[in-house]
Amino acid sequence: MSISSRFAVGIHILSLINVDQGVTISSDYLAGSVNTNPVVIRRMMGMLKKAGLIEVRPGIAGIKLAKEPELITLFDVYKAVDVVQEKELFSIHENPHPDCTVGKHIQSTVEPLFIAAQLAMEKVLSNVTLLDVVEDIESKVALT
Amino acid sequence: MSISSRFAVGIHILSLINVDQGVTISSDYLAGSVNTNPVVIRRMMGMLKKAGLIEVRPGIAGIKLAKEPELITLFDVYKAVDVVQEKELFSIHENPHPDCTVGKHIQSTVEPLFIAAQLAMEKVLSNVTLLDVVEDIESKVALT
DNA sequence: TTACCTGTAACTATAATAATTACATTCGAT
DNA sequence: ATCGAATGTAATTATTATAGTTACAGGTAA
Repeated sequence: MSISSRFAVGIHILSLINVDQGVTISSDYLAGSVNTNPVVIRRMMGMLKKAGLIEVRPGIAGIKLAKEPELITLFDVYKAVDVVQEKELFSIHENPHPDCTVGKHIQSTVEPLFIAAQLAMEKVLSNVTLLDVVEDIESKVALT
Repeated sequence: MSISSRFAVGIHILSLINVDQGVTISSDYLAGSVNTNPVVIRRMMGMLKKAGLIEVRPGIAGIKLAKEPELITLFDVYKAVDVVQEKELFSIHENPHPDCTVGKHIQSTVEPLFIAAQLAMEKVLSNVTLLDVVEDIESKVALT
């Protein structure tokens, strides 16, 4: 299992908006860069818009960031594109046998451990901003 | 998306082996406690055996831990049941457009960030042992 | 030999992802 | 006011992973 590539695509979209400033960015343009169908991009634009990360308007080409890139973390993107639900990175089998010592308690024992692991992962994401990503990309461009 | 419940079931199986000592544990018995099909359990027993966590022999009922419970971490179980591949908790869209600044560099920029997040999650799992889980379950039993 | 166990192949149902087609809606330019 | 181009979104399909199930081969002890 892997977390949906929507997350990476979301980061791609936001980075491109920031890097390609001055260019009018449409869903078709983004689809070309990401190499997918424009509808996939538009669906994601809807999610990023709903999360308050971008500004888009029907009928008008041109997407803009709704915040400065240093104020957008990868965790914001991760939540926006809905790849992992809160407390549900790990799943626990339902209906273990309640007459069994282990079956009765396994869920409540394991759940906080799973949540702690998920939070540790999410904390790393929240410590990286879109600006960090964009700067890394631009540093690679400068080398060539 | 969620990580397969195989992980939670694996923890359940190992905990039960440790808690229900003295009882002869078969795949049917485990299936009853987990509330699933015995074949699902046997498949998992194969994985846990292959990872060196349990000892099972064909034809003989009775599963044993291959190590002391304080030497088995949740990370060991996680690797054994093969729920997430190394470096692949997150997936990245393939074939972004190479003529585009962002498309050309997004993968190499994002990958180390994703790996760092995954490692942080896995580190939490490696700091919890089967003994911790078993003691937590037994402390709950003692309260009733 | 019998009964019971593990080991495993094969098939099915379900759910999530991603891609795609089709079309309604919105807006600016002419 | 209309046309063209964009976004917004419903519906369909292909692919993949999970989980459950049936069936049966092979091992072991009584």
